Amino acid sequence: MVSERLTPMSAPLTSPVVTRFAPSPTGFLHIGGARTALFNWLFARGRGGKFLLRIEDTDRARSTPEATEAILKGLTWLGLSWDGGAVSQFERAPRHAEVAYQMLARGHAYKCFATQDQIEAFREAARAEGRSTLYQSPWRDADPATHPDAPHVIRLKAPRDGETVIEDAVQGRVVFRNDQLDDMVCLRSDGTPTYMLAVVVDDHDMGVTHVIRGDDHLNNAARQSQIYLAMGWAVPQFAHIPLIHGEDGKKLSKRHGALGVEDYQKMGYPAAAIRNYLARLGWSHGDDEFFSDDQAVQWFDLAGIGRAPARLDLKKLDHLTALHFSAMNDAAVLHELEAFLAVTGADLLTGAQRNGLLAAMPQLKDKARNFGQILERGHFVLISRPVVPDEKAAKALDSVSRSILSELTPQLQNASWERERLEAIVSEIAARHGLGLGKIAPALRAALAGRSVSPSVFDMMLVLGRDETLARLTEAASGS
RNA sequence: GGCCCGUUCGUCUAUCGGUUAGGACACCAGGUUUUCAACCUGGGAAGAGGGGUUCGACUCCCCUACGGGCUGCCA
Repeated sequence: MVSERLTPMSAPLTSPVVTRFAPSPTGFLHIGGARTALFNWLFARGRGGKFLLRIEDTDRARSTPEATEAILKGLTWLGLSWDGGAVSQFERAPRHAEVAYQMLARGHAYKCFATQDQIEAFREAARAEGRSTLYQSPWRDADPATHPDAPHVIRLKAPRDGETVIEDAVQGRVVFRNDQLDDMVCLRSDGTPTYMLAVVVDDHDMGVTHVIRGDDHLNNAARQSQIYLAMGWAVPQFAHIPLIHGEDGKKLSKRHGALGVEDYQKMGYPAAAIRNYLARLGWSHGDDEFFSDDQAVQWFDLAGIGRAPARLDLKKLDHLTALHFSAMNDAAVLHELEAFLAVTGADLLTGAQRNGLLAAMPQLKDKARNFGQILERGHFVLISRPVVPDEKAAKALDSVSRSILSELTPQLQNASWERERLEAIVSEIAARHGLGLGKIAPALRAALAGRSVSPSVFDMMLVLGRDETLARLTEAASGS
């Protein structure tokens, strides 16, 4: 079993790896599609290969330029850089037709003049009789001399006996009986290519060596391999990966809420955490859970991909996010935070706010689960005087607390501005009143941040600096 | 209906015939604490069911159940 999965197929070891991501532009970049793209990217990058992008826009009715734009944006945000430009499948239609006619000329395909109504009638009858509904065209072996001058499609003349075997890097050896596969349409009656033909031609022309895609294509792989065979082309190594399911175990759908990668960006997740999470979803490298891009690229392999669909678990993403914030340097976090503000339509930062956030970043990003949380914690550097306490904070600023604050101010006036000293001074004042730190911290917090939740009061003092700290404390003490 | 794929703690997974079935997230309890959080310690938690094969099966084979996919002149 294992050896089967590891056996490379037709592509010689010397040929450079070429993978591709081939979404159809009918909507945003789905989180499942993002993972497929990631796997292809990791595989290529780890082997010095190329990762190509092809937009499967042959369905003119459903394809939109907006969707293409959204997909490119999504991939870019995720950091999945592709080699060369994005190829439009639609623009390659003439080449697809050319291949269809080549197969026709070689006797591997035939013209079928059956109308949609006739095909439907065939299927209904088959269903009624309990026979296979796969369409069997009467034109398969018709003498060209009998061909009418009428609209027709070009169908693949697929073998009816024997088996088609797919050696899949994930699914193992999968066998299909040829009588279960029909003569699929390659060229529609309007002369445009179908997806089945187009993928094969494009993958071949683009030199794709490894086709890593969702396992909803596993059955298609059998059909497609017949085209490779008909054309005498090398069949690429297939790797059909299980689709991701929602937290309820059902197939991902709109009702699960946010699904586009852009939505995850808006939820405040950094791209690095998404990459790590998505890579670990359905793929494993022993017990490694948290890893860098470099490690992922180095470790990723097809054999480590599981065969069962995995469910999305945002809690785990939250956890990984915290770890990635710790691993990222402060400037990088700030940079991505600003991108977050931009996509969420929030106000951009002033220079002072940016400096303040950067100074406070070690505390802000520590164990944070998203950018929104960092912003929440950083509230104290984003505001300017006068600090307006919210309801809870206001309660902490009663008259007793205010008098303690005013007692504190002169002590801080000349203290050396370092954490230990500040702690000592505040503790001493607290002790003088027979209180613990826990009794006066809320007031300090309210004075400095205007809130009941914030980073440590001492961290805030250090970031704010002596002047600003004293100004805020004085204001709060005077009750203004 | 036919064909194909899947099924280890709640979740993601490790395990390549011999393990007290491990880890992570989540959860629960206790501790710690200037808030939220974090942190420390401990805990509960799994091989879908049934047949084989084997000295020995989570691992291999078959059946059943359940889930998913395909069965388009969609991709």
